[in-house]
Amino acid sequence: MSQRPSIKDIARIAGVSPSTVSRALADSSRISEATRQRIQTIARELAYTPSLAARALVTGASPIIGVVAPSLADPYIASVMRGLEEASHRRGYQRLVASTQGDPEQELAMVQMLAGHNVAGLIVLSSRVAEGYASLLERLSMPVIFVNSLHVGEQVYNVMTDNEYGGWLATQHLIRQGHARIAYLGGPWRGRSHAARAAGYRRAIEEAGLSFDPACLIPGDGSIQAGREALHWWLNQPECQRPTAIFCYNDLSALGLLAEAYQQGVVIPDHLSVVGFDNLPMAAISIPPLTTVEQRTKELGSQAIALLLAVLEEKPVTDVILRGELVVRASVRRLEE
Amino acid sequence: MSQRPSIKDIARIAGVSPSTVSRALADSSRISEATRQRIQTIARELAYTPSLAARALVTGASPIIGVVAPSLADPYIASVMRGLEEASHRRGYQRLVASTQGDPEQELAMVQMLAGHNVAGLIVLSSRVAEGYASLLERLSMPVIFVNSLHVGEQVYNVMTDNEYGGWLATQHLIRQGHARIAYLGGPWRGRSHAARAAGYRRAIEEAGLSFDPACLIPGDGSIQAGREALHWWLNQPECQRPTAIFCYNDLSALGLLAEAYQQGVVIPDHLSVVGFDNLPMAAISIPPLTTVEQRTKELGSQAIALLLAVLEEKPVTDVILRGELVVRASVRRLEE
DNA sequence: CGGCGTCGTGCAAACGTTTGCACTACTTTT
DNA sequence: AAAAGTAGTGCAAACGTTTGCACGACGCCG
Repeated sequence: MSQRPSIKDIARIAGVSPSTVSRALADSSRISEATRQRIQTIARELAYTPSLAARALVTGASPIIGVVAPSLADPYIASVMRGLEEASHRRGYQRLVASTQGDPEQELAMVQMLAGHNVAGLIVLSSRVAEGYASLLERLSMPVIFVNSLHVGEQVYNVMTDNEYGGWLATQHLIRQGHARIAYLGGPWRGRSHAARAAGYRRAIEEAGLSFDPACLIPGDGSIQAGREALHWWLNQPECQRPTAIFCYNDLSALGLLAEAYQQGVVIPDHLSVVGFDNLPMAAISIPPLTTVEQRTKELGSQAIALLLAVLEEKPVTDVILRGELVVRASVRRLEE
Repeated sequence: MSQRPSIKDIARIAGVSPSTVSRALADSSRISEATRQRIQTIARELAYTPSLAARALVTGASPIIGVVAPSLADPYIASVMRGLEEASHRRGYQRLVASTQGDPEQELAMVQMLAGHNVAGLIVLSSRVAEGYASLLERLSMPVIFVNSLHVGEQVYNVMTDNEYGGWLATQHLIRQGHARIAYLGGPWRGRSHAARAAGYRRAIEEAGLSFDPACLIPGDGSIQAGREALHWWLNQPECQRPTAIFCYNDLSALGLLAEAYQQGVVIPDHLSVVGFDNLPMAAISIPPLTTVEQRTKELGSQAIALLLAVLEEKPVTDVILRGELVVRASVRRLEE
């Protein structure tokens, strides 16, 4: 009796057929109240839990949403996850989470695997796959929501932050504070977010009549370490052409930059102004507190769920684009004319 | 033809029976090389992906490990997840992750749900359930690994940090640096880690011949906010009995304390020394860099996987206890006699 | 009293796999 | 040349559900 009890065990004890048990447990109509009570009592006593595998097999869909993310250790991802968690739990869905360590091949493999589970739909965070998705997505026969990537296809939808706008917002703020030479510390080059933020940065510069200088583009990958290295890049610039401000792809690298600046005796914001992107919880407690562009991460997650569920219910839907505001703290200095 | 292809479709095209297809794809023996090739080619062309639900149903187990965590937004959890990810991926297992928002009832519900998926086993992080688990675990008929909790039972195992030792290590370090009045900022009162760290703290104090004062126990919950509040607690203490150091349940609250101290003009470590616990990536880049007790989080995760897989292979196993070292940075001041 | 709903229940098929067993057609051994 | 083995394949059952359909009993209406 070590095996988990099945619907048949209950049927045998109650002296009814398995189908009756199934219906009684589903609170379906057309079952007498007495039978329903009796069966539910027995089920409870046996600590019966339905085999979701079997249910998925016969119904052809399970109340599970597949989630693919490059990593679970990234606080930005963690925050989106939080939104996913809350929204999906509220709607009675569970999540099957797979992480890809940022590897496009693994991403494709994971998507395939999740499809094998008959999940109701897929949510893919920060996709790193540039091409070759189309044919796979086509065969999937299930809706896919991309968060902060941009893919198109039959049953493909997108939820994204307006990264171009965010990049523009950050840079424009720096310009208004009197900065004229501003560097951009980049993110993972494969990701679309990076390109969009860079584009916004460039637009702000050109709109202000300043000259865009490719030498002010610092390569990075969004890590703490990248921020540290960016500070050394800055220190190595000849004094005359040193930027007075750096806009960072994300808070994580901005925080790394802050830390290294402290160690090297560079005072933020007196010697150098810094703006981040994401508004992580950590950005509020750095020293100095970090001025950053909010990314409505939790909302990104909950919107993705909402969008997916709407698709499943065959409601009309459109892609979602979220704009975050600038959060002004203390890492930017106002420059005198 | 929008449905995903099944093994039967392949069989029809290849002109063989479904069982032959199954065997050919499983690379099983006793299939002629020619047939195998032919079938595998067809499968590739159809972009066939097996229904894992069906497979789980018939084999009675799936290559999925259920993971239950209080939250995915906590960086400590994220780091353990990282260890789980890497180790399980290496061994060909996927993970079904459910989060409970720290609610014991949800924890029980999630465990039941995951069991319904025929997962191979369960890993539960930082369980918040105090009692009532035993009977559930008994019926589960699958192994369960608890990480940083402590439960006992038939198929129940534990992987944990030696929290008592860690608490002792941190406190003893402070004492050696000349501190005589040391406070402890606590964690979630339900969790075992908190109790163990507090016990280590107390042991170090008593071993040093200092007096243990319950008034030095600051209630908290491991959040950033708790750290901020702890600083105000400290400010409100009458000068004569103000602790010269605070040992925090975790880095997160220590970082909150640091941030609030900066805002209130309290200089760390000159006015107050701080020690954390976890050695998060963030602890290395705070200002000042945080002295903390390392928690080998990734290893916690990989050991949990290793332990679970060993149980599944019916190898003999024992619980795992990991000790982290003290990471000395700059948040503790040496007191003159 | 015959016809007709309605209510509660059971039968059986289906979902997509895996796997023990049986079967055929060879090949090898005695 | 008969017996025995082997390689390759198919049949059918099983896993635990859900669900369309059929069936019997009962009450109601005409």
